[in-house]
Amino acid sequence: MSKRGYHHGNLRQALVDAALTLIEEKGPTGFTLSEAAKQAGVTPAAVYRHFEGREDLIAEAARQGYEVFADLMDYAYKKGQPSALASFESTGRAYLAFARKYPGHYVAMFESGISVNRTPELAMLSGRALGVLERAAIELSAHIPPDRRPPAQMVSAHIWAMCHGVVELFARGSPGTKSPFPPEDLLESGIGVYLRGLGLVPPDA
Amino acid sequence: MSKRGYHHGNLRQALVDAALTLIEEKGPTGFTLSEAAKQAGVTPAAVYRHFEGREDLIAEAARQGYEVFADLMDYAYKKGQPSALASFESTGRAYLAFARKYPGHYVAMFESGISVNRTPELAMLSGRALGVLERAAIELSAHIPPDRRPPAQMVSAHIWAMCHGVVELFARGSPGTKSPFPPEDLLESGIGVYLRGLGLVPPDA
DNA sequence: TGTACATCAGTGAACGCGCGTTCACTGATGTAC
DNA sequence: TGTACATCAGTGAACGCGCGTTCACTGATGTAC
Repeated sequence: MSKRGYHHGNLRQALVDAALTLIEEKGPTGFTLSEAAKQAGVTPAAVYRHFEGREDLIAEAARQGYEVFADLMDYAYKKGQPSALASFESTGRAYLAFARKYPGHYVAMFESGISVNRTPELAMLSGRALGVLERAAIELSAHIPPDRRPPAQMVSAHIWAMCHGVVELFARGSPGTKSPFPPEDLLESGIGVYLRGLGLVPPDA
Repeated sequence: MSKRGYHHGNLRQALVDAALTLIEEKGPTGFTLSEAAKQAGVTPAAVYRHFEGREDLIAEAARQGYEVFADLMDYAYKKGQPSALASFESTGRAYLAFARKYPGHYVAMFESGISVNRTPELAMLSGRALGVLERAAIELSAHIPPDRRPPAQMVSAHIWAMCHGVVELFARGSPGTKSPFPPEDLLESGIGVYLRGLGLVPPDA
């Protein structure tokens, strides 16, 4: 798979990788097809051998992200089983870990304006990933005293929001919004307090 | 303050308003100076009578946002006094209310890449707004049993993250991330569970 | 193994476009007398 | 009140730039015989 010569060898993936780096650096709208091509050592026109255009390239980057994301969430969930609580905490951690490890993918997925309904595959993958979180929330709900049990969808929305908020505000080089705490600790403790509020963790644990 | 004639009358503010609308619609990087000028009924060159350039215009939009934001947070805090709990909940609600009512400002402030350290005034206003949240968290901490008391800064970070997450994921027309719950309810209940976890709200309230 | 040929992945030039910014200018407004 | 003039907020043309996209092309690769 040499990179020299007239034919690239694996240009398609090289373009996706370049796009991911650029999206991570400059944001989704700052990303340009021409620059991605340049970074892959190729003329902008060459991109059209592999993608329909700019949007299509971003969508592929997002798709790969959803794929990894769904797998990670699945794995985290299973690792926590059979304990509903462990599964739930584990998926929350996996969310942050994904955002930290694949920031380009994360941005392509959640900030690029690419609709999840662009293709059936995208919709499926996204549904799978978030479905894991929701399933974990449902199982968790079964352990909550009914009188203080919010809808499971709400619980998963709360956790999703907290994860996303921590990522956006504290896990990225956001200007001027540094926190004295590592994002992992922030999320861990935030979810911990939340779960205690649901009556799922002993008050002094 | 007629809009007709050679002289605009209040072009500076008209440009800021146009910028806010465009930023809200197209995101911070999709926003163009030329379009803002056009929307204000004026040549792009006219912008330079009032601003140093594109960045400067965005920064002014953000500045006005921080001003309103800081005032709203202040007001919400005071409204809750002397109860620490009421103040805390009130500022959380004010955060979301601001994001909902001034989406253009919100984006200019938190997603435009404008650094809060761009000018001393920006830094001051931003510090003031977030300082309110932190002060509320500190007062709240005093009512938490010491053995389960996280640092006050952490509490305010948690709430900020949850607010921001709810705004980004559920309060905007994000594609495909609709929730069956109104964002206000989501935030209210999320903060409620969280506060219960801190031991600040009776378990069955 | 060697040659002819089809396929395919790239080139490079060109397009029209909208961008941010500059410049010399001019028309409208406000002020002094 | 009327006139002369300074100030100032706008114009409009021009700039260089990088963008996404198209097109006819060509060089490299793989296959058939």
